Amino acid sequence: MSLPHAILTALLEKPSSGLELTRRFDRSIGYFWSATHQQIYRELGKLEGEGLIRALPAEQPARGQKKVYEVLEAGREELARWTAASQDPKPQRDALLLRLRAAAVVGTEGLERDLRRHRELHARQLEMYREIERRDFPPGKGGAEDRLRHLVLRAGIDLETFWTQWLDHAVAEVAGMPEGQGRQE
Amino acid sequence: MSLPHAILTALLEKPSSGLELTRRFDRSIGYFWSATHQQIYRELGKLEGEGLIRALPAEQPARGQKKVYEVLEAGREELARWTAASQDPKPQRDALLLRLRAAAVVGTEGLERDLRRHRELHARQLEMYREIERRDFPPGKGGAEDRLRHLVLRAGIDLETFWTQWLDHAVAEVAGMPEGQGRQE
DNA sequence: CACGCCATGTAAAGGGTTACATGATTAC
DNA sequence: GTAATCATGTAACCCTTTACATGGCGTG
Repeated sequence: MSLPHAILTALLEKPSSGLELTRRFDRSIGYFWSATHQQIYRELGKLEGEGLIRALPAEQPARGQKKVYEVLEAGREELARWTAASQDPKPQRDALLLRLRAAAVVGTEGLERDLRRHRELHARQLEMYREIERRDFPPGKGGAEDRLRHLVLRAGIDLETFWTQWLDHAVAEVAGMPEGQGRQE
Repeated sequence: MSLPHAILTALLEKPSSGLELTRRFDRSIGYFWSATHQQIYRELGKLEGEGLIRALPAEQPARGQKKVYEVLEAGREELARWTAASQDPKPQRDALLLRLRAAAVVGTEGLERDLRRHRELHARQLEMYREIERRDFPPGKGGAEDRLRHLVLRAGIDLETFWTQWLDHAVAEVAGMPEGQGRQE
């Protein structure tokens, strides 16, 4: 139930076309709310139909022509309402933790390689976040908007830091285990 | 694509009926892979059709009668295959981070209350994990299975610790902000 | 003019969520 | 015996994912 609000936020930050939104979802906003271009186009159509956004007037609104959207006042109000509303946290789903739990039953064979790979992926993401922090949030601070965005980025940095460290422990644990944890036939 | 493997893991740990599985998904395994009873019943039917599990013979397998499932050898092999297979991490989705990003555009009014609420929910979950740790993983350690399960629990503890701390920062940040961050009409 | 890319879309399949339905067992 | 609870299941809807389709634009 949050994709439309992610799009409204992105469009308020800067009016964009569907493909431009898709690219931005591959970067900043997508780091905590990913979406494919099919989702985005469908949702743009819905939002326009509901009168929350509108397409800026273009010369020839034909297929294959760029369409740039902006947020209408009703859209801004809906986003403010949603932001302030009470929401329960979604139950977590983490396949890697599930795999470790499964490995406790069927054995850890073949698992270490993928744990190391995940560790590197998280380390790379962490480095990317740190670069963004250096670039966009230098010590001399900005306004309230920047402080909030920096807070969100800090969450990303701390989470990736946690995962790289935890995966280090996991690799060490799994590497030190005897083969044949799984039941032998 | 992981619900069947979550169920296989749970059934290997202990053969169970659909409702017993549902209860256990509300506790241990559900902490990182939640599922409702509808999902579980549907998936049990599929797994039985694929020959990965079987219902233990009962007196009268009628509607409303308890049906206990156990994992067959093919099921154990499938779980071992899945556990060892390389898998990409799923892109994250976090509505709370998205809301903070939205608040940077439309203002933080009404947000602090829910931030505090989330902080308490995470603090409570953290306390529950710590209790489980005291109960199930006392300092004198167990075997390899227990070390893996403890590792998974540590991930939960560290993640909840992170969230409570981060939400403390977030509340402090938001509480110190002037009203009317959103555009004034 | 052919090829690759930009940009917008359609279709189908699958998984998750919510609401509802139904038989069996237990407690009063 | 009837109400609550246990236990299993159906159905509809929504969201996400994946694959494919279509038209326009720029370049050699």
